[in-house]
Amino acid sequence: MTTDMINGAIGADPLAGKSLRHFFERDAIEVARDLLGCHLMVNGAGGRISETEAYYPDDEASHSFRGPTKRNGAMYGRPGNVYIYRIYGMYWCLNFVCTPGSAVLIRALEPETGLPVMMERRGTDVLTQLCSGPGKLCQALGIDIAINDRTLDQPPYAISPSAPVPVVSGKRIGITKNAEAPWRFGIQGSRYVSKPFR
DNA sequence: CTGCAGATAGTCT
DNA sequence: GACTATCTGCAGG
Repeated sequence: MTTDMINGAIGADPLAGKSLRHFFERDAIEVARDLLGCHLMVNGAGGRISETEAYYPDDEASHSFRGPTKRNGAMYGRPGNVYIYRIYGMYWCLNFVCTPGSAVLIRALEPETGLPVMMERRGTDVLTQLCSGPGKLCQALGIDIAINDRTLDQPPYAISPSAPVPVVSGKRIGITKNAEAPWRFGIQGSRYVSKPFR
């Protein structure tokens, strides 16, 4: 929706447990912005994160709004934990935990590594359609509930830093409660997003 | 580009 | 029993 500034870097050694925690134990909006440009790998496939959304415990759109349940347990794990859930009966969504009950939904990335396997899983060779949405991204990376509630600095996951990128923001997608909050973030000008920012 | 219908099943009320 | 942090295919501009 708006202009915005430049995000920060993840740090020199994001894979060390201490700095991973440092990076994620912050406000979900800050983390959502700073994740843009970072490289995510899952079992040898991945790329550059291009779109994220922030969710909070007191946010009606968040799975944590009514407190811990069987499904959302991973949202209360350590900062840097992974929370995966099924949506609409057929897709998976990937989140990174920040402070307890708050998380960042990983909505899109620019494919870089493991293109053949991602194309195979997605049934297309169009790069901009491989990971341009939370469900597509999980399908391309082979993500399902079997790798829920894990830390990002251990296999099958790996995350690495980026140089700062220009950030745009807008309203979150697909929600009805608290829908006006501008907590969706993307790399300005990226073609690898689920919907244009405007 | 935008909008809509339908698929599909786990979670929560 | 209702709802859902989605995707695809198709219609129309």
